[in-house]
Amino acid sequence: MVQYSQTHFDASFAALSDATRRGVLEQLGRSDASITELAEKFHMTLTGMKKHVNVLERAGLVTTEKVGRVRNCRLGRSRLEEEMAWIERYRQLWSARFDALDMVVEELKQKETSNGRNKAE
Amino acid sequence: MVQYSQTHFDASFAALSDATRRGVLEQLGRSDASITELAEKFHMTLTGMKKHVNVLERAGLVTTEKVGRVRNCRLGRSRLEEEMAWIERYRQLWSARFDALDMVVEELKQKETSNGRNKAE
DNA sequence: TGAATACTGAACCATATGGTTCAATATGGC
DNA sequence: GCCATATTGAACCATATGGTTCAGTATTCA
Repeated sequence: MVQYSQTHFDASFAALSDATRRGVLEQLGRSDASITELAEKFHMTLTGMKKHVNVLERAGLVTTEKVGRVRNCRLGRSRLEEEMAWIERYRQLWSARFDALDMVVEELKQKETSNGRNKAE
Repeated sequence: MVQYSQTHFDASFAALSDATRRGVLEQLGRSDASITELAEKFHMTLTGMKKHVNVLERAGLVTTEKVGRVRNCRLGRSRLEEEMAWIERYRQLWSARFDALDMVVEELKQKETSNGRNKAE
């Protein structure tokens, strides 16, 4: 079984599973921001936003740098390549699975109509 | 701000954030399975596996059907299209953001200094 | 120096998650 | 009918999550 880096996937998908954090990523896609700015934009305390940023940072989706008293947040190094690849692979499995089902259904239909007595499973 | 269906994203990304559940999806991509079969494959109690299947089902990634005393699990209708689209959009933001900054220049400079003669690429 | 700003850490809270055990229920086969 | 199989629900447990408040600490600026 292909293993990838399971804990890495855990972290990045979990990071994406929260609407606020997805919002933060979109925001940082437009411009870098401080904790204060993000907290205001998402109507949350500084401490609350800091936790979200920590989660995003641990997932590699955001990097931060403290400049003076301000922590500047920006998009991180992760471009979600592996996550995309995983989903793409899942989609291929999905397609294969349902193509196979379609074929089976089709075959059963043909057998049914062309051969009344054969009960083989 | 584009909204998509936030709670839908929450559910599907959260579903993908667990290694066991990703494994179940891969397994179901190969063949349908009962709760018992999945529980054995992933060394877990029936009840535990049932919970995972519930999570996947709520996220639309798996559908199940009770046939006699066996619950058959198969891949569901969701092909993660919207999730792929969200990630793709994020990747575009990411690219735009870093094209705008001189991070690329930064990288080139580092390459140049660490690799004296090669100036191209 | 001293006040305002920006963040951070600790502690707390309610709820969710990932797992278990145990007891019940429903079904299949003899 | 009886027994084994397959699932399910309730209850429990430990830990994680998403948020808060409050009390610091570090930095900026007048």
